[in-house]
Amino acid sequence: MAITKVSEFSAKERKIAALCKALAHPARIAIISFLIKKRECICSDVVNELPLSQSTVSQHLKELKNAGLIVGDIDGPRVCYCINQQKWNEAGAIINQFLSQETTQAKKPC
Amino acid sequence: MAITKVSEFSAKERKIAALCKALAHPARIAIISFLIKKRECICSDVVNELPLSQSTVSQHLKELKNAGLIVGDIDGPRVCYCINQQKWNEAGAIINQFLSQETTQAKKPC
DNA sequence: GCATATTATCGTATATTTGCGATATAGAAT
DNA sequence: ATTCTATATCGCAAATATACGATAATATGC
Repeated sequence: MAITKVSEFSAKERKIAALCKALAHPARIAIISFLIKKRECICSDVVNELPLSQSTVSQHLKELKNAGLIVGDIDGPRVCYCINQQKWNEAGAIINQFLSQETTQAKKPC
Repeated sequence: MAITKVSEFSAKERKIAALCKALAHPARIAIISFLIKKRECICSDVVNELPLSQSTVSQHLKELKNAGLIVGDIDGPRVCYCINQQKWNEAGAIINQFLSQETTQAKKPC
């Protein structure tokens, strides 16, 4: 596909899509759920929780971090991860605003 | 990566991820918005609305259809697309339930 | 029948994602 | 200083996604 056409869309559309993309893998859903439940934990806790290798988990954490949804605080040799509450709430608001638009049924059931 | 490990996760996690994946491209966000606004329209209307070729739009429509979010009703040579209200509402409920989980801040800012 | 209009699918190229092992990096403990 | 632990990054392979043009399929109109 030579080039991606993502830039042709509006900032809002791109924002919503980017947030959804960050949540578009079950491992990342599991990580978020785990972090919410534990409130905070180190990378190795996540590795133990998931059926994935350490390097793969690290990549998923990186994606969530890039999306702003989590933060990693360096604590000695460990990294303590937790939800970025503000960004998490913002993301929820943005996605939910999109999801909760009124959909009026077309006359014909279509 | 030989095989994908998606099956190792829970049904719920996979469901949320799959719905987010369907919404993980700006073109599909734009299509959904357009369908909500127009209530119903044929494929070529969507093609005219987006900066993408007909075949590419058709692929995006197919993905949204596979996710259950839209339906296409054959109407002569045309296909009339519209939001699948029930599935759309369900999807919104599922994603929103996930997004609106309480996140209590860790004591240390982390 | 034949031409036209609309949409889906195929084939292909390229980009991105997923996943892992191996390695690098950095701090802690001895 | 050396060793151990924890994490990130690199390099690679395979899967998936994005995009398009060309073609197929289907219905309409003539």
